[in-house]
Amino acid sequence: MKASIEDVARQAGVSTATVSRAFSRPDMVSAKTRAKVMEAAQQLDFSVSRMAGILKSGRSHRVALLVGSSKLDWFTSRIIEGLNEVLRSAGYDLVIQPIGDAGAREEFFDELPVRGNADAVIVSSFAITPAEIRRLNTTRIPLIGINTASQGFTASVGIDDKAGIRLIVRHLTTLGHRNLLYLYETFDATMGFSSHNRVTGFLEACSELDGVTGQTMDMQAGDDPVDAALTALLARDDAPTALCFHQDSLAIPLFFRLRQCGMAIPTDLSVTGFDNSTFSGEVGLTTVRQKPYDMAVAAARKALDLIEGRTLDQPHEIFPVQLLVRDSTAAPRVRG
Amino acid sequence: MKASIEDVARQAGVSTATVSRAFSRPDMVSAKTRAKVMEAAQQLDFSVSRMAGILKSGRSHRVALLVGSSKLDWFTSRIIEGLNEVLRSAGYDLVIQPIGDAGAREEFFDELPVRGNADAVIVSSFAITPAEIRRLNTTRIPLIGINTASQGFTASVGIDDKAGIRLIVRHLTTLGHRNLLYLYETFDATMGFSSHNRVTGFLEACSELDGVTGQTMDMQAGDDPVDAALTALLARDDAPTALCFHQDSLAIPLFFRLRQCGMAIPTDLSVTGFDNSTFSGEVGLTTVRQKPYDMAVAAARKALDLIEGRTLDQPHEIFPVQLLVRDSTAAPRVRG
DNA sequence: TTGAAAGCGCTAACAC
DNA sequence: GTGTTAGCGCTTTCAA
Repeated sequence: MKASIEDVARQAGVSTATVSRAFSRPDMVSAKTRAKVMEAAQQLDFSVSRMAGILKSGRSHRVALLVGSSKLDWFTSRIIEGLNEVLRSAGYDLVIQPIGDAGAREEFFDELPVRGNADAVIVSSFAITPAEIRRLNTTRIPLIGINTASQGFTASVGIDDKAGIRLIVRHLTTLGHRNLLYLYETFDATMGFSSHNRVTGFLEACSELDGVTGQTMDMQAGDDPVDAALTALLARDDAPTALCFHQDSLAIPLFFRLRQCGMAIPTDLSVTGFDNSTFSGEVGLTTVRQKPYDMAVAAARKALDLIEGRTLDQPHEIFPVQLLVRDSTAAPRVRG
Repeated sequence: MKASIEDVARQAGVSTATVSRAFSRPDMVSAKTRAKVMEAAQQLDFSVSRMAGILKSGRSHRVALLVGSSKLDWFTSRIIEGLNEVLRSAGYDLVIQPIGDAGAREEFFDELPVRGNADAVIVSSFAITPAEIRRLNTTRIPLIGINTASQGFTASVGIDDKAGIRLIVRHLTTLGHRNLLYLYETFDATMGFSSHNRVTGFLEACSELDGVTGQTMDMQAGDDPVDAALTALLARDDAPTALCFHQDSLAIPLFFRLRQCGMAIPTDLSVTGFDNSTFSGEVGLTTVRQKPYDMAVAAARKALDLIEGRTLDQPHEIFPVQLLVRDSTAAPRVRG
């Protein structure tokens, strides 16, 4: 049986309050008493239980992270790293709640297991409806968004997707490309599509430029991006000379398999990604860098501030993106 | 202010005990009463706080996952997915505790924040000393290992690293390779090296075969694996004809950059990995598949059984591995 | 089937 | 600087 604070108090010949203080505010206890307490604690193999304090303080010391899928992709893994880093050292648990399908989603918002059971809710990369936000807000719990397009968050961090994709478009058109194709995976309709701004941003950036044609093509989740790309490329007479992928992970397989199809990057085709995720540097993929880890650290800090009742001087923060030009983009081949 | 169980009791005209039962054991309350309670709860926007019950039950409903690094790699991400899936639906929180460096490690084992604050501890992929295990065992908390070489766990799941790497060695030697090089990243010495069996297994498998030379080379974490591989390849006169990487992620960059160096896979060089992680299929890397998600699911189930006092019929479980032959291996070129 | 009341292990206000 | 004591919000005997 685990020793309780009373056992330690008895053993050390002090009161439970003193034991409690010896642990939580050491400087409020004389050095001598503290030593006695610590020794008794050691002997009894005692350590304070977080649960009791939590009950007392009315705080759960938990922060819920809502993610759109139970698969932890590159982005989500970085988010978890950043959040965990900050929250753990502040004594909070990070609890990952995948809201996979419409069912899980409804259940979550219905039961709202959050009420009194989490001190803050962080939503990463999925769109959430106004009704859901309102529901969440009834709990008076800080709601922080990470790369979410929606409104209504207490605080948020994110990148400017439109600005990011515009960098890509301008880079390509500066190289001489006039016919660009944007490829993205469609999502479960009920999940929302938080980075949809990237798609519309692409079209806007293209239309800003004279003589530039930008088209978009969606593929089903799970579709092979290489096959999708080839289909798009070979279907039309005015084939695009550059392919812009919604994220790096979609573009990378192209580097292996395009050669089989008699095409070389960037000679025959320029390719771009978005994220700067794993292996992007190694393959030489031109992309836009975003730093989810940094965003998560900022999000966690905001969450802590909000939980502790401090007001934020900058609740909504936009993180910079940077164009990373590498070997996958070049001037288009002159038409034969 | 959040409504308490008393508010609901008052509103519904019943006792707090009845409200509690209406939620935790609905069948112990008459349908009529239950309906009244639920309606009151709805009106007051009440839901039970897990914290109070937790305090009462003496269980924290938390499971700690100890990982060796704060970076979530492919393996660890899959582990988290599997654990979270099972634990969450059983009402447990998964708490990720990176034990990054020696300092964090010592602090952890010294303070053992686990005591009374987690119902089980799961250790993933890092070696843990007998002394640390003993320390952990003083807490009487189930200790579950995932791919840990150490002894002393209450339960464990893992693969047979030696059998896995032997598959690779036999595949290559069957193709005709006689000179193999094994490349791995060295780890912080204090971190242990849980998959060290892979290295020794490689050497053993080679020595079992006549005329086969197996060498190993370690690289510093952070070193470019391509540069390391080239160095090894160009340094010796009897250059190896096959490179075996400790994990896929180390091998993949080779596929992009080796061509620059005038070498083709598998014509000039056979390459193998281990894991079957992201992009391994796309690049055509011959590898050994392991399924961390499945192992995590099993580990979580064992943890729950142990927490709930059930005995395991198979505490230590070895998961199968499978050789995946793809395009990165072929017969060695005949020496010119 | 329901209610009264005793805790779970600690913290913090208050008294000394 | 230290002790006393009343809760935190539930669950769970025990009685009715």
